[in-house]
Amino acid sequence: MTNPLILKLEQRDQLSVEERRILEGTTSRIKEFRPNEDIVREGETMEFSCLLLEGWTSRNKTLANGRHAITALHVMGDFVDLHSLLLRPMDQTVTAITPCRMALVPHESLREITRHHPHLARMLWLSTLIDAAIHRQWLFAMGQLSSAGQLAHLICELYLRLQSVGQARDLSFTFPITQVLLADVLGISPVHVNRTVQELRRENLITWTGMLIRIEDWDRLSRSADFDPAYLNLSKVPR
Amino acid sequence: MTNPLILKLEQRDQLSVEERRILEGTTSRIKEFRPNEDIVREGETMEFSCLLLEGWTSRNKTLANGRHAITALHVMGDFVDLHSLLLRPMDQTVTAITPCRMALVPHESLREITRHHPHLARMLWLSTLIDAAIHRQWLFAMGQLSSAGQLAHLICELYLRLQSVGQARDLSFTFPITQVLLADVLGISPVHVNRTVQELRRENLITWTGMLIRIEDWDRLSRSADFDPAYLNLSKVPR
DNA sequence: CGGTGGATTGAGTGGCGTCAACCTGAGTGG
DNA sequence: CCACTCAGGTTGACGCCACTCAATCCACCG
Repeated sequence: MTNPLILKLEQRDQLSVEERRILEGTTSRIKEFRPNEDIVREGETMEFSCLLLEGWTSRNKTLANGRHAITALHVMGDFVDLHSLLLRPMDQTVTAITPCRMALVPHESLREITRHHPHLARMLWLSTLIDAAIHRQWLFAMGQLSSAGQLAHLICELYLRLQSVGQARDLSFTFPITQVLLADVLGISPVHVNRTVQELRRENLITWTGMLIRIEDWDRLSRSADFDPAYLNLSKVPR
Repeated sequence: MTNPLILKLEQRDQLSVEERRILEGTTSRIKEFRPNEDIVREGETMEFSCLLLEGWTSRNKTLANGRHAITALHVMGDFVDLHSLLLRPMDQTVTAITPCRMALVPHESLREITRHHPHLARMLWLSTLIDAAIHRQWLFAMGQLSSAGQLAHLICELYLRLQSVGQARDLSFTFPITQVLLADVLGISPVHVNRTVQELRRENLITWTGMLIRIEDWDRLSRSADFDPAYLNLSKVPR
């Protein structure tokens, strides 16, 4: 089974045999995490970065008053704290949502890549730039869309991200997130999440039973969220 | 007068003489923009990136229904679309708020830097990572803070960012943003922006007359916003 | 001196928050 | 095999924050 980071990057640009070999080589140290376990904590200074091989994680921040914010969701193939290579200390906590398998990649290996493999280094940079583009899109959605639009936007995005690493097809995917967590993602109350989900169901845009989400009408769903996948940079061009 | 990008990067790590020379060399082509003029538009593919030498810009996105979102504010020293080196096409539009002076840096020069100057390349990467950290912080603020907290957070952040490039001191700075634009930043209505500003004034946290904002009580202001400057990475460490 | 952009204020409304109860299915232990 | 627990989802009642619509005020400027 091929490394999901390679899968993810090769969606965006061709990797050479050597580049693939280097990436494989850096992902030898593996660690497992249980649901709800912190992978890295705000304030820590890291000596390695964590590549998510399997499972879902959230990037989150807890307030003094106990409220939580989730500022990112990560899936297979995401380098959940690649930025800790240059940013110190960690600005936010990363927590396992499901059981997770992570590769711990030493910063020294990454620094080696920036020294000797400029194209591969640009691809790693790219991966953090896509994260940033997703953040911007969430900011747009949070500020300007209705809660239903915001949820629709999230569902469209996650479907494409999962599809690009072979984790979704036929307009449906496994979504292991409770409505309480979703509230922290969308910045609304858990009760209102429930009503928002029902709104999308009532409009026959999605079905969501157990952990399975199925998009019933991609066109109307994406239109309702002003969703344009361009920001995900899912095309293979020289970078 | 020294290049504000050098100023900004040297807050975070030492640059060598050669690195400074290279940066100076890439910023020779200058272009001016008038207020409200688009600098780069969503959907365009760039051959150069724009370094903001003077003025303020917004990164923004307009919806089908005419609503606007502002996902970032940029000031002197910010590379407003450095990510266009690797992301194609531009995901959002960048617009001048005040008169702006920009250096247009060819992507080929930047790619050269990634090939032959790994440390400088990491510093450019760092600058996009700080942008991303700011996005995450805005997401947190937008989702979990009251509108007053959110505004307080923005004011704290901008003060430190401006101070780090010599554009603010003594807890006050020039803020050339109308309440209507601020509404697009905060994701609330212009009327509510006004009431939120008055709330901060009533609490004697800030004064804001004309384009001048003065922070009257940094401690209470930052506490009211759960503001922790760590995410701005304003300390000089090897990167 | 009227026009214009921006700030301010008031009135009425609705989306979303809180609180609280209730339902369901899965897991556990007697 | 059933009572119990618990997490997660669902629903209703009620209130407030923030929205919209509108009018007014002010400073600046051609």
